[in-house]
Amino acid sequence: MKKITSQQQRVLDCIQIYINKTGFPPTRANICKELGFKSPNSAETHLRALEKKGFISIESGASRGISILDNQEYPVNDYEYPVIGLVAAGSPTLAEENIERTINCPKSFFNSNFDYFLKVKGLSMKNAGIMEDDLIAVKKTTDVKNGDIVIARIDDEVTVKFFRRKSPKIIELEPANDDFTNIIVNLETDELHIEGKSVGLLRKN
Amino acid sequence: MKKITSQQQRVLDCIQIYINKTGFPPTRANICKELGFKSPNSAETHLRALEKKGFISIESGASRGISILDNQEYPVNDYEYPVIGLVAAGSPTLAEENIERTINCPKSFFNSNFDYFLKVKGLSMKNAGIMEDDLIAVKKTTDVKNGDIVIARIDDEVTVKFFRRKSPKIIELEPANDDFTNIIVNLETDELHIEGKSVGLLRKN
DNA sequence: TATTATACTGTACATACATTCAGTATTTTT
DNA sequence: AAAAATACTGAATGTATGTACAGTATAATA
Repeated sequence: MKKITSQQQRVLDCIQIYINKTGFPPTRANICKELGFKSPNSAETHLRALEKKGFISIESGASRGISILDNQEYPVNDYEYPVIGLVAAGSPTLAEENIERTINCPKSFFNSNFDYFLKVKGLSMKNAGIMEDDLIAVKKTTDVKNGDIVIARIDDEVTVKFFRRKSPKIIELEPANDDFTNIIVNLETDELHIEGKSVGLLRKN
Repeated sequence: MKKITSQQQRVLDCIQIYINKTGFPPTRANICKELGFKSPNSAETHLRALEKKGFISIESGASRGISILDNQEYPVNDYEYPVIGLVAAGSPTLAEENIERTINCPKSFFNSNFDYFLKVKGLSMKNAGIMEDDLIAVKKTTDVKNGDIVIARIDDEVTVKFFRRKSPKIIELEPANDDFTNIIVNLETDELHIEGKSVGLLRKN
């Protein structure tokens, strides 16, 4: 997939919005009106560029014969993601007994793939905007950087905290709430498991 | 919704299949070819019957201007929701120039239906876990209760705040951040527009 | 029994629309 | 520095398409 220009993105968005609104694709004239072009050929050339780059297909001769192609960057395949309650003790396993329910969600919903939703208990990450009962989209990985919000387990205790590596052997798990204190982990004496990191958040009012 | 005849059902199915296959609705001639009719008027009369019964809408004069209306038979699970930037001034309209992009999301993703995502600017609702650049799922409604997180507009200023009715004529818009003060609105002197309320939140790390 | 809805064929026509050609100008890539 | 891509205006044209009109026939409804 070649890169799209900002004007081409506008045209692509315009097509999608038009389809959402009306149920069928726009004509060249419709696009011109929406985007302020004065010649139908302005739309035409953009459409041909989008076609050449693989974003749309155009059926020759057909009125409104535009269809937006599902491209690899933005697959909209849905998937049932499990929601796991953050229990005070124990690893947040995907074992059936820990799954409260599932949520249907496009696979590429967040910027990164993820594996499950974790239901937050407590307010230790309040200042990072993570509230009780929020659902954190967790990607299972141990590849975490300083500042990442990680799901960490020490012994059997699972918490959500900021990750800070202070030295090769010292990790600090930092809450986002003044009522809580940093957890300092010495990797030589304590066992730290990084279950994954947060790639997004979902809240239902 | 009146009852559909078997032939009308065939035509309706044909339209849906055609859209699934091509991305845009069929012409009268397309329908005839698919179903073996020999006159475009066969399709035309069926379309008019389907329109009269509320199964489809037809845009007059537009090629392929058929759209299947939402009904029990054809639930659409996913939908492209627009993301609107919260601009300091002006109503968060769904006008094209305000739509930053769209997000594909199941219609029943939050507990209530919603209309668009609003991208949050500022930290006035920080203590409610709403951070800069979070996406609030907004349901367009004026039916709001005390304690609801509302999208309110005073003159041209749009804000997200808690809604509190202090008296029949006095509304307080309460931030969730000590650095901000309550906005007191006297409905007799000030104009307050409730654009909608928050029914959920989405954050991408 | 009269009327309306359904279910077609067939012809005709105005126009909605895709598409090409001719230009101009700016930016990006080679 | 040349070539290609981008980003438009403007005019022209053939045809794709909606839609009206004229029929025929059967089933459903009032």
